[in-house]
Amino acid sequence: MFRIGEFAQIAQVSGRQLRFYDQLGLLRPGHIDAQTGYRYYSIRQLPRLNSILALKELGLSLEQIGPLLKDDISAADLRAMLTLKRAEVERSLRAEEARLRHIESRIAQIDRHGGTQGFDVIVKSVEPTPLLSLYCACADMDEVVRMVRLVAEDGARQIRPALRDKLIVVARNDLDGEKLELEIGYSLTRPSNASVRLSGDYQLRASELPAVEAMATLVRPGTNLESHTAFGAVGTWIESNHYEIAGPCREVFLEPITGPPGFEGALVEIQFPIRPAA
Amino acid sequence: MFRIGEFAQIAQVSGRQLRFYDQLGLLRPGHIDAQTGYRYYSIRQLPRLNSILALKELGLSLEQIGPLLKDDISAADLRAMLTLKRAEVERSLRAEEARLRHIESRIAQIDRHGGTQGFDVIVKSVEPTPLLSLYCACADMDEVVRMVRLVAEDGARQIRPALRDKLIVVARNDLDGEKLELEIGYSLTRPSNASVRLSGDYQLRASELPAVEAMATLVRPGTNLESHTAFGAVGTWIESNHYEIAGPCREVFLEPITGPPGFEGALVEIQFPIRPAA
DNA sequence: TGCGGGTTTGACGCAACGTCAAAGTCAAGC
DNA sequence: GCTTGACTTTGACGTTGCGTCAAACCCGCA
Repeated sequence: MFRIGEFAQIAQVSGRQLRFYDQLGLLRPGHIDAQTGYRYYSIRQLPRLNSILALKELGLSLEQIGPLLKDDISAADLRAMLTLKRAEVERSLRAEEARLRHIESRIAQIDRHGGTQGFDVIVKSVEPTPLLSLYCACADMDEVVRMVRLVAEDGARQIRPALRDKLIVVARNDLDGEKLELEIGYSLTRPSNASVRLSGDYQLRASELPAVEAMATLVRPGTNLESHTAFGAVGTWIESNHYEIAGPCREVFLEPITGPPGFEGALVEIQFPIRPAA
Repeated sequence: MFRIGEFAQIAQVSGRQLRFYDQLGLLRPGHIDAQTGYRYYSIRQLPRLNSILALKELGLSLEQIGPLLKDDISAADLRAMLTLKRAEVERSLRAEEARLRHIESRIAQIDRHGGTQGFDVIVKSVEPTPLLSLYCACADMDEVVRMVRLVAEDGARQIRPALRDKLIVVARNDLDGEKLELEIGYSLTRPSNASVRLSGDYQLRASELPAVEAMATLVRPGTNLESHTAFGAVGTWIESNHYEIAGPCREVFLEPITGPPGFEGALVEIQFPIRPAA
């Protein structure tokens, strides 16, 4: 029989660990001195301790290990546990790989761009959203700006504040098309069939933006100058993290557009639906 | 300004999380009502929150993220942090891969062998050990058993109990040689130059077993019958976990050999020095 | 009979929140 | 104006597997 320190040294664990396992009932000392409370371990208990350590190395929790130590029918149980664990480890393995890619792309971005631009891409999901919108094909950016402003202002006037939510622009074409095909409108706080007539014979119609499970999103200040850079940032992020674009891009105006044209204060969230690249 | 719940919903985090970040000083609400203590967040704070979340996804701790959020010179700092993190993630990635292999080999072992044999291989390190030993080449297992018993009994008689530690057998040849070249002796609790004369003109000489950083070890009951199985278990474990054997194998008798020949009560630890396979 | 090193119980700490509980607040409907 | 239900506040405890410390006790050796 060894005292706790000797046994700990033999098994290369800490005394605290042995006391903890005793407390959990995983490994009771072979004998405890009734007078002093000293724990005494027999070398015969080493295999059991080794079983615990081996299972722990496989990633099982102490709570899971307990039942497996019984001599009973634990073979099938153990197999089941391990199969579960395998799936879990595979998942976390992939997560770690993704993290590594994220880190590397971030480092590369710093090296390329000199410093961090404050472009923080994060992945989120979005719910289906009722929408009052206008479809239009614009020839150039000036026209886009005019149309957005028209929808923004007339919509703000004509849709009740309680119903109206945020201004959203959806890019309906691939980004490299000749014309810019856009859907411009307001998201609503609840479904509605109202339609809104704007000045200049345009009209907002009700529809619904579908839910998206994974969106790469980026919040940028709304000055048009940085628009390109921001889009580029999301693009390279998506690429270097092994995703691909899975649907039309959205721009969500997080604040109502209030200032004069060219106003710098706007805050826009760019959203790209993504999925893991094939 | 949004109340905590709305802001949480927008950013897809929990209210608890926002409160926690407030408490840490990572993200203070834009305004706190002095009367009620209600936190109010501006949409302008979303980019900062996104920065936090993005860095958190890279695996940084909240404590590490704090200083990086200052607008100062954090570009180089961030790069340094990320480089550190990358190394760490690479390490943990390899660890996870190893764990996955361990699990799979364990499952395979169960499937092959019907059930768990209680063979739990664990990796440990050993210190350099002073040794009083005898080198001998044996023709067959019978001779091995005789020699081991001779050393065990004469050693037990002639080496002071305070100095004598455990009986150890080191396999000096590759396991497939014709003769079995062994070193048989007692480990000592402290270095000594004593030499011990045994019956039959044999003699134990002082030497030292070198330290080994990584040993694959397995404790088995000392019956010779299971010896083969145990060795096989360690072998396949080493192989399927992408290690290779890096030195002579040792057998450590954890208990003094007391019983008659063939005594079943002994407890032996098999030790194989290992290194990651090239 | 010291004394130095081991041992006991008990408690707190960690990381990043989740999950209550009790009490106070807000906004909407009547 | 009042009620009600949804929301928010602070505070506390739980999670996992021990590390670390403190105060008191114990062992074996000289």
